[in-house]
Amino acid sequence: MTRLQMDTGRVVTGLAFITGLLKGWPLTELLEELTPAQREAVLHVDGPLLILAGPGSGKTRVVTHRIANLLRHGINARQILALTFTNKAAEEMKSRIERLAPGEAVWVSTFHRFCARLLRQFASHVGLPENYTIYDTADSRQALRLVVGEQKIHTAHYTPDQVAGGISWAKNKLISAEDYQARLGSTLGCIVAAVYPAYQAKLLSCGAVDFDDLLMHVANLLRENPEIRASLDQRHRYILVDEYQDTNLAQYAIVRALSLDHPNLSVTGDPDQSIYGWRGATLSNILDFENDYPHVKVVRLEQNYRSTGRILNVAGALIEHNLRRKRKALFTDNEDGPPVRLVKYATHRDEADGIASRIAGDVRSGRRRPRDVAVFYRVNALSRMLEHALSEQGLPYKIVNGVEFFQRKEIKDVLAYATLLNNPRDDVALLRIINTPTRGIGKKTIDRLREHAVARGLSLLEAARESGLIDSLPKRAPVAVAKFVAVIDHLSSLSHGAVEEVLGHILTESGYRQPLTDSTDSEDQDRLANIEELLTAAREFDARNADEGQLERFLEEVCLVNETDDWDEADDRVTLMTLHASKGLEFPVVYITALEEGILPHERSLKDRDQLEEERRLLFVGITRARHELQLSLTDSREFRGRSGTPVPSSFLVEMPREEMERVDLAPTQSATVAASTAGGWAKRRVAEAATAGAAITTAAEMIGQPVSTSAPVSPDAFHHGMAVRHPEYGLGKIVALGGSGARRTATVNFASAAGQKKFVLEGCALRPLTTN
DNA sequence: ATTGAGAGTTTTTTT
DNA sequence: AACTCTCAAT
Repeated sequence: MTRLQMDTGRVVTGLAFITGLLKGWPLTELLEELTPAQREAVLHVDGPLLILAGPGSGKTRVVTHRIANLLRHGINARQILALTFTNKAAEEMKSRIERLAPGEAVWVSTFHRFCARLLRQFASHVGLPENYTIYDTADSRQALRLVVGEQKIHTAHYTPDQVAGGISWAKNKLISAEDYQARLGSTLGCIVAAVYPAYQAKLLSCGAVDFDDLLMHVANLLRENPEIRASLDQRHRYILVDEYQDTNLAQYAIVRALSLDHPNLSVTGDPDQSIYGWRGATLSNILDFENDYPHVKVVRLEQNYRSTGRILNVAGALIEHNLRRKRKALFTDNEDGPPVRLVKYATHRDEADGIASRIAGDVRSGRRRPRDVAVFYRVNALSRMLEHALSEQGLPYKIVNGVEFFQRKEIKDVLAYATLLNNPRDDVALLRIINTPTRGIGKKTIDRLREHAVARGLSLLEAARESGLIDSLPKRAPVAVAKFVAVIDHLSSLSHGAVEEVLGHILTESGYRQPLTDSTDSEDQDRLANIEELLTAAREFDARNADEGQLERFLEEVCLVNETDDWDEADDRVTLMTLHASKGLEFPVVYITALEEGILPHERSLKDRDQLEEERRLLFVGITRARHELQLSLTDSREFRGRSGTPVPSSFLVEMPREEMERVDLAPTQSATVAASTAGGWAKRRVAEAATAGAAITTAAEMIGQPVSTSAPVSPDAFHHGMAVRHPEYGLGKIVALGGSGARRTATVNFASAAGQKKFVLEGCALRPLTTN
C-alpha cells in the first residue's frame, strides 16, 4: 500500500540535488562489491536480458542497481516499469530503488495492479465501465453461484471451487468464454463450458472483473488494439520482470506485447523456484525466452551469498532429485556453519513449544533478535499452534498472509457499500448488503427481485427501484426495499468526499455501526476495532491522495492487497508464514515444520510427478531462505483437521545428505525405548543395521526411520508413488512405480543400499511405509 | 422474516 | 476444529 512517498515542497530542492548526485555517480561506486557476472547484468542497457539467478545470488541487488544504472544513462524513470508478483516483492524493490535513486518515479507494481491501472484507462475497449469493480476470490465465487442458480445449470457433484478452477485455468491460458471447448470426455470440462460464458456475462453486466480478468482483459486489449499496444510499448521502454518462472500465458502475452518495438525486456528467474504451477505458471516462458528474443544476453548468477555451505548442500541435494530441470551449479564461499537440525517431536504441540522455547532461548541470550527468525509451514492451518506457543513464550510475532484483514465479514460488508456506491451495477455487492444489517428483506423478496432483474435485463439496484411494480413481491417488501434504495441514494450523494468520510457516512447511515456499538459481545467489539482499523487505512489513503473522489482507487488498492500493510521490517517480531509466502525473503534462522508425507509434500500432489516436483521446489525455496541456521522438524502425532494421526516422514527427507545434518529425537517412542534397553541403544543399532545391509547411512530419513519388523502388515492401498519405505533386508528405499490393484498391487522400489531397484507384490510383503514409531 | 440448532463439509499454496 | 448450509421453530 505504501508507495514512494514524496514530501512535496520541502524535499523538492533536496531531491533535485540527490538526483544530480546520482546521475553524477561514478560508475565504480555503483559497481562496487559486485562480481563480474553481476556487473555484466547491471551494465546491460538496451536489448533483452535473461538473468538466471539461483537463490541468494544477489538478484534484487542486481536488478535495483541496474535500474540505477539506467537512470544514470539519462533514461527517464517514467519509461521504466518493474513488474513483480507479490505486493511484498514490489515494496521491497521500491524501497531499495528509493535508497539508490531517491525520488525517481520508477513504476514498480505487481502484474495485477499494473493491469488494474491500465484497465481504468481503457475500460471501454473491453466493454467495462471505468468504475469497474474488482472481485476477490470470495466475490467471484459468489457471482458464480449466482449464475449457476439463475441459469439453472447443473453442476453435477462438482463444487463451485472446482468449476471456478476450470474457468480460472482457461483465463490464464487466454481462452475466452466463446472459444472454450471441453476436453473430450471431461465432465468438469462440459460444466465449465456451460458456466464460463454465463459467468463472464454476469461479470460484464455487473461491471466487474475477477483477478484472472485483470490479466486477460489487458492481454486482449493489447492484442486487439495495435495503436494502444504501440503507444504503451513506447511508453514503457524498459521493462523488468521479476520471478519470470512464475508467469502464466496471460502475463507472458502482456509482457511480450509491451516489448515488441522496444525489446528492452529483462527478466529474472530461477526454474528451481517455480512454485505457482497450480496457478497456471508456465515454465516454458523462461525456458523459451532465448527463442522469443533473439540476441538475448544471458547472465547466470550461481554464487550464493546468503546461506552457509551446509544449508546450501542440503538444498542442492534435494533439488537434484527433480528430473525436469536444468542443471545448475550452486556454490558459496560462505563458511560451512552448523549442521542443519532435523528434529522429531512427539506431538505437534511439542513441536510448536519446542520451536518457541528455542527461539526464546536465543532471544534471551541475546544471540538473536525476534526478527532474525522465521517459521515456515506448508498450509496456513498449521500456524495456530505456533502462534499459541510463541505468545506463551512472550515472543512478539507476525503472521504474513494469515487470516486476511480485508476478508473479514465486517470489512467486506462496509466495503460492499462503498463498492455499490462506486458501481451501482454491482449485484454481488448489493446482495451482500441489501439485508445487512437486517431490514426485513428476506430470501423470498430477494429471489423475486432477481427474477425481475433477469427478465428485464436490469441490475438489481434498478430492479429494487421499481419494486412497487413487481406484483409477486410479498406485501410489505416494497416498503422495505424502498427504504434500502433511499439509504443507498442518500449515501450516494455523500460519496464524493474523502474516503474516510464516505466510510463514516456508510457506517452511520446504513445503520451498520449502531448495533455493534450497543452490543457488549466481545466479538462485536473486535468487529468495531477492525472497522476502526479500516477507517485508519482510509485516513492514510486520504493523506496520500489529496484530490477528492478517490473511492474507486481506494477500493482497488484494498482489493489487491491481502494484508494490512504493517509488515515493517523494523518491527522486531518472529515471522510466521507459508512456504509460498517466503519466496524472495531471507532470515538468519529458519524453522520449517511438518516435514510429513501428506503435508510436505501435500497429499494433493502425491499422484502427479510434476506436482511432486513442485512440492520439492517449494521446500527448496524454504530451505534457501535460511542464512545461518536451519531446522527441519516433524512429529510422531499430529492433529489435523480435527483428527489426530501418526504422520509418515516426508519422502523428501530421504533426499537430503545426512552428513550435513544433525538429528535430534525429542520423541522417545516405545519401540525406541525397547530398542534402547534390548539392543544397547538406538544409535548402535542403527550402525549395526547399516553395517549388515552393507550400506552407509546416507540420508536424513535414515536417521528418523525406525525398525519396523514388528509392525503390523499394511494394506496395499497405503502405498503411493514417491513414498519412503523400508524393507527388513534391503533397508530404506523409495517407491518409483506402482502397478496392479487390490491384492495384486505391486511396487517398484529404489533402494538406497546396493540392492538397487526391486519389485514387490504388496499384499503380505515385508515392505513398510517409513514411520516414526 | 429471523434466528438458532444441527448436519455436513472442508483447506494448499496467491493476486 | 471451524466454517457453511439447511431446516425448523419462533
